[in-house]
Amino acid sequence: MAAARPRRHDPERRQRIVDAALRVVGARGIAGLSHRTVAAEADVPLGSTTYHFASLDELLVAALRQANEGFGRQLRERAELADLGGPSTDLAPVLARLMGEWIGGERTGVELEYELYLAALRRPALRPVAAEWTEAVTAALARHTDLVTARALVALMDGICLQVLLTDTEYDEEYARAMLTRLLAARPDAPGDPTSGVRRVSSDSPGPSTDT
Amino acid sequence: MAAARPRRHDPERRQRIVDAALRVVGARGIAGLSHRTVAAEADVPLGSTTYHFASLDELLVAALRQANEGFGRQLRERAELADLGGPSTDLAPVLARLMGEWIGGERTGVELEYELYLAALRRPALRPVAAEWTEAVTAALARHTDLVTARALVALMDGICLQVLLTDTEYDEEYARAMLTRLLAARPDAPGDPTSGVRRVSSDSPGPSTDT
Amino acid sequence: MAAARPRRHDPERRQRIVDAALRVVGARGIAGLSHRTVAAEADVPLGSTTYHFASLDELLVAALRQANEGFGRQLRERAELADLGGPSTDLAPVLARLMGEWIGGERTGVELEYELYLAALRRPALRPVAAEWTEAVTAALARHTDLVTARALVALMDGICLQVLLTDTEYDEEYARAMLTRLLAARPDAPGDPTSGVRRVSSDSPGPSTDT
Amino acid sequence: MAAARPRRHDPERRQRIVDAALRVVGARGIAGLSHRTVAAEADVPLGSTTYHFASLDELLVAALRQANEGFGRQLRERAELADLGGPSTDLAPVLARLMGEWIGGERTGVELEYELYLAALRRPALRPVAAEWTEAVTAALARHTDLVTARALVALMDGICLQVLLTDTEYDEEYARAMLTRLLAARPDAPGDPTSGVRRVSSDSPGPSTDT
DNA sequence: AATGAATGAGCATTCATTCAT
DNA sequence: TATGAATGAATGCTCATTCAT
Repeated sequence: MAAARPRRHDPERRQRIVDAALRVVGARGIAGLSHRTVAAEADVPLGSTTYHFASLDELLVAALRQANEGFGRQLRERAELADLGGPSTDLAPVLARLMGEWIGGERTGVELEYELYLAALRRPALRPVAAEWTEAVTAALARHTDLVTARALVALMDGICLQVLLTDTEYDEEYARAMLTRLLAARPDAPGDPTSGVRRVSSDSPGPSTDT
Repeated sequence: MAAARPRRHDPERRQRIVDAALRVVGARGIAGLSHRTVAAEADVPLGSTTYHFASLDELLVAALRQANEGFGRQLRERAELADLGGPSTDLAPVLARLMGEWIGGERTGVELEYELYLAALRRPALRPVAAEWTEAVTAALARHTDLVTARALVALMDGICLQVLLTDTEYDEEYARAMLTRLLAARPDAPGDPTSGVRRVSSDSPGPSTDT
Repeated sequence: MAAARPRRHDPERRQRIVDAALRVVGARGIAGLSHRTVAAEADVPLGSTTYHFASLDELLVAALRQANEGFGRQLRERAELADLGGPSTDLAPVLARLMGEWIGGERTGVELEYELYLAALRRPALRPVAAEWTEAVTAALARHTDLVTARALVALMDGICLQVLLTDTEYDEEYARAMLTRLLAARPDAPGDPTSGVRRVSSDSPGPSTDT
Repeated sequence: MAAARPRRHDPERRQRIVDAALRVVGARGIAGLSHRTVAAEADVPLGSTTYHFASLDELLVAALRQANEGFGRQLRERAELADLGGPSTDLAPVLARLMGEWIGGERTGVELEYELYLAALRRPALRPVAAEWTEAVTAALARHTDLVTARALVALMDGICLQVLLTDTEYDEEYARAMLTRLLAARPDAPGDPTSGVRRVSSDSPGPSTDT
């Protein structure tokens, strides 16, 4: 039993620790992440975790960065695969579907990614990574619409997912699609755009004029 | 049960503990909340906290419920004060301004409310309270538009706030106003609406039912 | 073995911990003092030490205070026993002898008391206790001479002891007696004082004000 | 042995480590000194510190030796500069002033030198160095008085400094001068000296021999 | 000769919980 | 009913040391 751990040179040690950390957070939440739990999960000595990651924040940063690959990569791939040649509004159903698949998947994975992401609220160390993720996703979407709209799409998607996750309600893909569509359809440069006043409106002028 | 008859000798004891809990979470995060820290902050005996709140989750529920009064009440009051008689699109600048004031306020208070809200992700006990809050805000907004749109407005606002808080970026009121406007302007009953597929709903059901 | 520790109510617990702390410091130095070592030495659960003394500093304060009784009480008793009716210079041999006995005793005890005392250099929490000790000893000596001289006697004794302890040299009682005598004999108000020139020697100001 | 041939590729490496050790002890005390902290402070690899100084004691010896240069050199220079041709009592104000300047300087530096010096209490390895320092200072002072008196002057100065440092009281230069004066004025060769029993010694032996 | 990697022991401290009033 | 005392487990983290280059 004790004899089974003579491995000194283990170049993948660091990676295994990050993987273990993700499993631990997935199963028990960030609150359940400790040097000890991750060491046990990774089957490495306790000292090994503190050696590779001087603080838990450091480990969380690595974990979040790795988790970002999940949804982010999916989204980018999907958005690209869609190969949208037509009007950008076509993006909405793709995104709504993607959200549905993601949220409908294993609850554990979804919670894990969101929990890591939201942890940036209280841990400044995670904010750059959270920003990276947002930027990456936004940039991916911006290929099919403008940057401002892309950012709003991401915000809306975040908000919709949170509503589902925080209030124990069902994800409604049709509703999501419709709302994403509104953000896309009403772009200033969209033909027949009802919110073309956006640019005109500054500080205190009346709300963006909508045509009737 | 223990919590069911809290005000016996010191009727304010329970309330003082909740207040202290909010201060503790505000200052040190949920991770910093313990029977001990809250007892010290409330200046009550340690045993008193375990007596009134058998578990920390119970205390968190009470705290979240109380915190909800903050932004929620502000939003409802503001929305009502606006006394919008005209087109519902006028709602956007009001909300954008309100968000700006809220987010521009004390970071501590903002973090506190969001942290409690987001904690529902991992604590099922908090979800009903989180749902209450969402429902209340949505209902308030629904007085000026339809329920589906209201729900999306809340989602978008959540998403925008999170982007600001998680990525350490500045809040852009103009951007927020414009995006909220898009959601409002493109309602199904707005003429020329490209998303006319979504009908106005008035039901109270969690997920807005949509037809195709 | 494990069954041998069912004692919940132990009113002397606190005192036993302090005693154990003194033994630990005596044997292994302050550097060897930890909640664990003291718990083991006192044969109490680890949590018991942190419960009674929230920090190690707190424990050190209690230990130093208790250690002060040692030499301090001896000195006061001895000084009183001497029942000096004659000129205060008689104090010198008494003190020199006392130092000799103290320093010639168990090295462990001597080191312990000095180490705790000197620890005040870096631990502000100990300074009030160190000051208490100095004041007490000074006051005891002041009964046989003036306050200023008493303070100097203490300082000289400290310095002589340190020389012995830090440089591994023998204590020379005769030398100590002679030097203490000089401090006593040369008091401004001592008859035939050869240092009545104190004032004369100093460049500008009169000697330190001494109470009489 | 490892330390015996330190300057091979990086001849300043060893010196840099000692300098860093002094900074570390100054800032965090001896308790804060470790191979890691000093390596970080010196900006050298961890292994380098263990290579050049096999044990922390070894490093402390080097640090103490270097620190000794501080006050010791100052004192010697000052005492020499004074170029006292007159009666030795003139030494007192010079020493009192020097103490005042030293103690009134940066607390960090003062604490550092004293802490290293006092550490000899528990670390036999440091005692020879502490003895060296005492001998050097004593010898310097002995040029202006006899050896026995010089030793007592050093002891009194140590005691006075410690009182100030350990009890958070103000240094009283006038008081120090007066007490040093007493030690000097009452020398055996001073006329009417009540302590004529102590002969002047010139030997180099550790303890001043006295007859009765 | 010199150093990065690695590890098990130990640290102060916090904690939920239990128990005896 | 309410609460101080008590405790064993767990936490993040630092460390001297060992080992394999």
